[in-house]
Amino acid sequence: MLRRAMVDRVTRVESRPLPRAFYERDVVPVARQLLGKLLVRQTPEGVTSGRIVEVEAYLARDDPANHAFCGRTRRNAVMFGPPGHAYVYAIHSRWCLNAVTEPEGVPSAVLIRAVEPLEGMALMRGRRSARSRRRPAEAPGECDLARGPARLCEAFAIDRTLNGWDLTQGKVLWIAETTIASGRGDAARRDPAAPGILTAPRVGVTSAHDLSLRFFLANSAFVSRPGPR
DNA sequence: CTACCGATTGACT
DNA sequence: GTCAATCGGTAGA
Repeated sequence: MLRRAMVDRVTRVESRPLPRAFYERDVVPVARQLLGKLLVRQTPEGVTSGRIVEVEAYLARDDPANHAFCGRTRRNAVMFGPPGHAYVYAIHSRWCLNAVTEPEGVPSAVLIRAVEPLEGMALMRGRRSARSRRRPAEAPGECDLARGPARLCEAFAIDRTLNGWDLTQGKVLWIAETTIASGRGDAARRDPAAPGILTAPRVGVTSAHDLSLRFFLANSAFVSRPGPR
């Protein structure tokens, strides 16, 4: 039994998807509790996964930065659907991944801004190098593989074909319970509920600067912007 | 169909 | 820190 646990720990311990009830709550606690969870992408090429280290919440009400602020459109329709689905949108020719939250009809979501790569780093590196429009001077370093919402989608092969995907199915693309996995040391074992979550204004939004809705793990080298701005 | 905008990134001062 | 490439979504003719 103990031996089994140790074997599991070496690979990927926990890949069971979070249930829909996890997402069907206020977007801010969902965002904070997504820190430390495992984002998993399964393709024919293999598995890539990483620990979520940075997120942003987009509120259903009184949040001009929310894509759904002016009502439902074809683009943001997924946000009005059931929780636990992926909302993937394009910005500046790149893709960004959100998890839809709160009950159906309440258009809120959590933007996944950065993950700490754990599995499939070679795959991520290949995708990032191949798809970079401006060819990087050198291959992206490990810290840059999935730091930033669009880089993350590039590394995980996430594009509009996954818009609306049910993240609770445990296949193709899902978010799993906290992982113990791999040799990243204490950073990989941080309890997301414990102190260590920092709060800051969201990145890149041109309105609602008074709202501090970006959450990230302190001392993580994989966060897109470690400081308040 | 065209025009405009942007929850970004990579390059540069 | 600043700047703009670049293209999907959206609104409007």
